[in-house]
Amino acid sequence: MELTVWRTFVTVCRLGSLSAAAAELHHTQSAVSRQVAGLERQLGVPLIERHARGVRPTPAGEVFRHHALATLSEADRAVRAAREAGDGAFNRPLTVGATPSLAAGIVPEAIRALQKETGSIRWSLLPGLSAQLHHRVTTGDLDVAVVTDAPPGLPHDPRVERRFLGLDDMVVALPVDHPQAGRGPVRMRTLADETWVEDNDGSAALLHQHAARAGVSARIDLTAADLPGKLALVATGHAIALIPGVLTRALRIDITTVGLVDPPTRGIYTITPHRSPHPCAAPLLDQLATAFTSIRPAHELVSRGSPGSGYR
Amino acid sequence: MELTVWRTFVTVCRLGSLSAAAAELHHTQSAVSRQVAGLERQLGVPLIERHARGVRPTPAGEVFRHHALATLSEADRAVRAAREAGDGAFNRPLTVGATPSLAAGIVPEAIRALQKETGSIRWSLLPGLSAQLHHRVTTGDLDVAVVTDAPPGLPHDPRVERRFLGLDDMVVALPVDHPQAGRGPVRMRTLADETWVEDNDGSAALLHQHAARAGVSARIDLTAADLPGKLALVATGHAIALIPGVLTRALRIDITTVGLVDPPTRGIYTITPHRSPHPCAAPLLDQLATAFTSIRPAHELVSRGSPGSGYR
DNA sequence: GGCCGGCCCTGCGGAGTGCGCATACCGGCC
DNA sequence: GGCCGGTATGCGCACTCCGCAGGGCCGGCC
Repeated sequence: MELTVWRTFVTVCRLGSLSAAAAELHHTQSAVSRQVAGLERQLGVPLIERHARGVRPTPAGEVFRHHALATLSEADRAVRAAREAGDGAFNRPLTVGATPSLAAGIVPEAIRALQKETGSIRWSLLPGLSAQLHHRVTTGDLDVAVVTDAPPGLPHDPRVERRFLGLDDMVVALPVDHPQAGRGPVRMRTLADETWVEDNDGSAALLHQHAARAGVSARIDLTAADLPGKLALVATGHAIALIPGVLTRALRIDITTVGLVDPPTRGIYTITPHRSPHPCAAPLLDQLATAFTSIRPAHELVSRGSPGSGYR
Repeated sequence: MELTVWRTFVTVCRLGSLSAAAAELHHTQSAVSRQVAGLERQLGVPLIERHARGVRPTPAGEVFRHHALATLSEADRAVRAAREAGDGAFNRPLTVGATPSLAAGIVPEAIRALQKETGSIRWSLLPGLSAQLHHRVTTGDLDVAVVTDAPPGLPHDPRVERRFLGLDDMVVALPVDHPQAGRGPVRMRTLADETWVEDNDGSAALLHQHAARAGVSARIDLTAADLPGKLALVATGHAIALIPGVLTRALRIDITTVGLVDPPTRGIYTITPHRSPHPCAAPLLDQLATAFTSIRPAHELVSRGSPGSGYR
């Protein structure tokens, strides 16, 4: 009686594997296995044959899959029709702006959680720097902006509503074969001899400030054009970099991170118009808040493969 | 994304009232209210107008209702088709036998719970005495029998499987205006002067035995043909009766019950063929077990309106 | 033929949620 | 204006669902 379970079953049939379906649906294999088993128990009929190299639908499974597809498409139509009949607000895509690190880290996860509870909605994500994003909220271009108070900080503007999500610890990105990789939190002076790379003035200022407090100076010998370029230089061993902790779970496979003792932090904020025109804006803010708090514990971890990532 | 919620909404629209829908669906008004509210939140669109004398669907609600009906019927078809494609076992109705008291008490509730998890299945309920029901299980007439060990007790028969559900305390049925109505557990000697009514030899034996243990004798001056007749005599004040506790929640409005100090008990058992041919037999046994254990606490109560009955 | 690796199942513990209950609120009706 | 039917909501509980970790099974490869 749960349509998400039916959708899971259809995906399993399409891919011929519980694990593959789990990966596509961003669940664990365990959850998919139990969902299908529960469906079979409800129906009282085996739906798939378990094989050593995957699964294959039984005849009954094939029949059910056919009807399930029809049901799901009808359900989608119902949701769509109700929203169109309500008012036009849903037909416009939800436009979300975020800084590059947040756009790679928590925002997609929050949108996914939002879609899980509202069903499929259209949306677009615009990367940008905090100041630009703030401006675009005032002009109405953006429904929601997710920004940081990294230098030069956020302006105070009564025309928009600002909500504090939490503090994000900065971490150090290293190539996986770096001597410090896999260690616990390190001190800034341990990294005194390293070459650093930065991609914008705000980040550079933050790094210099933090190094100065630790009594050392950070040599920024390289400058990258953007975040991906910065990470490319880290991955290839040319330098190390200070990056936001929210990025930890969305890094390249050839990069790892270590925490810092007494790390610098950035405040994460959402910015919205006072009376948000889009009905999904408020729910998205909630999802961002929970997504952020659920990410926090990952900062305690030293390396990749953080908990909660499941089979993703 | 939960089809049961959609079904709730459709029912609400049909009846024009949350409370009425709750009663029909055997839920509380609270649950229905929250289900509809959650649906509106998911869709981002108000579906009903709350009115002082019920609710009425909004235009969007009307549209959604239309599509929801289509989806639900398609989902029903999916379930039905899968079961037919499996094997013929589901097409045969599940035949359940039970003694009159159990047929009125826990069996319908267990079937309802079963249907809640398996969807609509066909079934039939045959009342009978324990010995008859036992025989019909051996002949294959019944898929499941729910019986008691009241005198003369259950035969030991290796051809069938017997499962113990629990002990059921007997209680005393009284007309609502009886002096003892609403009191706490009473002693048998308090009722020594009463006139009792019984409807079969087993019950009469149990009553006489229990009265004797308490040092009094019970006058059975009336005999009824069956359970409804027995209760009719109680309701009209002609006599009082010893009845199974499981009946407490299914009594006539003009009858109440009081517990007994150190009451006589009956064991409740299920009897099934060893290899039950019907796929719903095993789940039904589980439902009966949970239904019975959830009923038990009600025995502690003195009068009607037991907890857990909700708006039913 | 024996080892290995991928795939699926299941017991355990924790987090989230849906529900029942009791109560507050709200709008007609007499 | 008081009463009453009907709906919304805070609180606490129980249940479910999921992620994790360990185990079993089968096919393929050496």
